[in-house]
Amino acid sequence: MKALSIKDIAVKANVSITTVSFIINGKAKEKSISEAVIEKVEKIIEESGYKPNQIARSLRTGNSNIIGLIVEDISNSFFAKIARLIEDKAYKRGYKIIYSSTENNIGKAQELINLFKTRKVDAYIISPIKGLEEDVQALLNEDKPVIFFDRNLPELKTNYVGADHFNASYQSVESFIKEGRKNIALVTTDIDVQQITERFEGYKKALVDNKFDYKEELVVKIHFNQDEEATIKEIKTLLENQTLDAVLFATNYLAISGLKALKQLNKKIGADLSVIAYDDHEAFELHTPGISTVQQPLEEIAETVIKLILSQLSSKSKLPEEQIILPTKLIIRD
Amino acid sequence: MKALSIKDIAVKANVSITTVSFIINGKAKEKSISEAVIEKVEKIIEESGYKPNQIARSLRTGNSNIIGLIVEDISNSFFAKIARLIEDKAYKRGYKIIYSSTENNIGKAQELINLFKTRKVDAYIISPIKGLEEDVQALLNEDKPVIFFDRNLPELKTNYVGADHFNASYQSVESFIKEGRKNIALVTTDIDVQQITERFEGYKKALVDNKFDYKEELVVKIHFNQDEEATIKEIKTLLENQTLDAVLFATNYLAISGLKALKQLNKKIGADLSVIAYDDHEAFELHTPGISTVQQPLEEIAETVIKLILSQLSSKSKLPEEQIILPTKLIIRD
DNA sequence: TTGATGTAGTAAAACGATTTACCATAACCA
DNA sequence: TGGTTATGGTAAATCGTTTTACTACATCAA
Repeated sequence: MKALSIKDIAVKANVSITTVSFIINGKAKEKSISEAVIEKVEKIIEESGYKPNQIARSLRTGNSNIIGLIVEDISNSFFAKIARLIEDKAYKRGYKIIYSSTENNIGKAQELINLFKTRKVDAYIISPIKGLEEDVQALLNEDKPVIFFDRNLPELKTNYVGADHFNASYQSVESFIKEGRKNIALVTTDIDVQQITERFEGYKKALVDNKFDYKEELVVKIHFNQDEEATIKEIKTLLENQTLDAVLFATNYLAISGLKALKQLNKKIGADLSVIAYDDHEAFELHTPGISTVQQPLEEIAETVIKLILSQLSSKSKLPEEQIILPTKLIIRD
Repeated sequence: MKALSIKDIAVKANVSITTVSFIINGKAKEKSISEAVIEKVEKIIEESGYKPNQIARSLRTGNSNIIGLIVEDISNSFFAKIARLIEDKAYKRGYKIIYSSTENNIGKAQELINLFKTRKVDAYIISPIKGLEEDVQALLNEDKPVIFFDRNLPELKTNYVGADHFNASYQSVESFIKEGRKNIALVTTDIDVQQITERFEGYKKALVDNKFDYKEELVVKIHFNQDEEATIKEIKTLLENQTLDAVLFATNYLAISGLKALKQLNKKIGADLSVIAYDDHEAFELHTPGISTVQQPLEEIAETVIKLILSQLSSKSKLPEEQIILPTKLIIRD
């Protein structure tokens, strides 16, 4: 039971392959195919359940109607949700998404780009990591649409959509200060990506602007790929040794580890300790007390990414690079 | 800057396309190409960074080295984690995964299968829904490897890997009974899939075996696609009107809604109320008190799925259908 | 009558690989 | 000597589309 080909349809309809192709691609009118033939062919296609072979189509046209999405870790709820939203929106416009996780590993990221390249994806949506500059530049040189989200590689001239990470942590710190907190800690990671540094800068700037000292011992940088045990341990050390009364977590998984650490120490959030997490997570809403979070506008990010990609795909001419920074929202819970 | 083709390499090396192809595919020895030529060609390939066009390759060979993964919702942590594991394992064996969500919508699921078909994926991993029988049968008729996971469509002769849902809820109920609970409720969904019915049957059987009455008013079936608000409301009604002292939730997202309902009602889990959730979630571990859960063996499921798929892909001959049921683990927290 | 224009459609090249069938030449044996 | 086998390689068909360039006929205006 081999699949039907366009040739089978042509034979059945007693017309040429060309004619069938024109009809399939909606060019029948413009190529002046008669109404009678169009109907006949369409009927045969309908009845036989013929579907064009996309591989052959891709080979000939050079594009695949597939958009490649490269994220850090698809099982992280932030990326999973964005991926789902992007998938939905792309799907409605006739594009498929194929996605993959880099695990913050440059080698894997490079391999993925190569893989997507050999699959001729039409465009790339990437949450990039340092070290990927050359590979991305190569894509740009081939005039492939590339769009970064969540993180940016500022030295590259490309589109970027992300949240205002700087202001997000700036506001978080100010919110702590308004509450009367004096010793505000930051738990962040050591991956060297723009979004993380911006969160760090916002933290520092807010402290300084409010005449607080920036104290190095209140900042913990967790090594990215270490296992959760170790992370919890480090956070416990921070929590035990300091007189701190507020903690800002720079990612949702760090906040989750932090909450576990608090639980193990039997420390409660409340009168003498405030917490804000970055990126929402079901666990934060359910926690008692509720955990305040910085929420990124997932829906808008996804929508903007897709819009930019599609406008680039449709207009052959190169569009100006846009850096779109969307505001975050601080959700205070208790 | 167009990408290089095999022809470019052939010209550069001053040999035929055939020769280059043999070398790329490791058939040089067997086709008696001299060592000198092999080295020369390999060097040129290396230096030029040539990568074969997978689309052309797929068109010719009829397979794509891509496995299609169809799940209910990729942003659900259960599926996201499984997807990530499967992706990893497949990747190591030279296969790519492309995945997509059905949203429990038959139309969308059918479209996805069609889409994957026209993309010539080599195999399908599906968490199926009722109504997909015909489409899957069509795949089987074309001798495409298909493997179900999490859920099954028992009338189809295909491979299935899943957890022992019946025993999982049976044990959960027994655990409640041992605790001394008398009125055990079940919150489940109205989607008609085997895994959900099994969980329901296990619940009933455990009650009956322990000489409890099965009471219909203690079971709530939540409509699948309704928004969370409505779900929470229904669960609140259950919690308020009944004398119940234990609740088993049949999925993780129902449990999360349930916890939110409890929070809104200001009811605490403890002396007069026990809860068990299906499928783990970070929120359950962090919750105070910790929420007991039924854990599915994600790693084993992923590994088994990939193993079955690969053995089917490598042996041309049809393998016997296997139904692999893996045990779950009840994690008691407090 | 002629040249232009429109209508209806087709043949064949091209996309970039794999694979089958084949061609030389040399070597070897009986 | 002639037949077989091994060595080293290539030409061309093929996969299923899209697209360009063409044919053949009819109609119409000048």
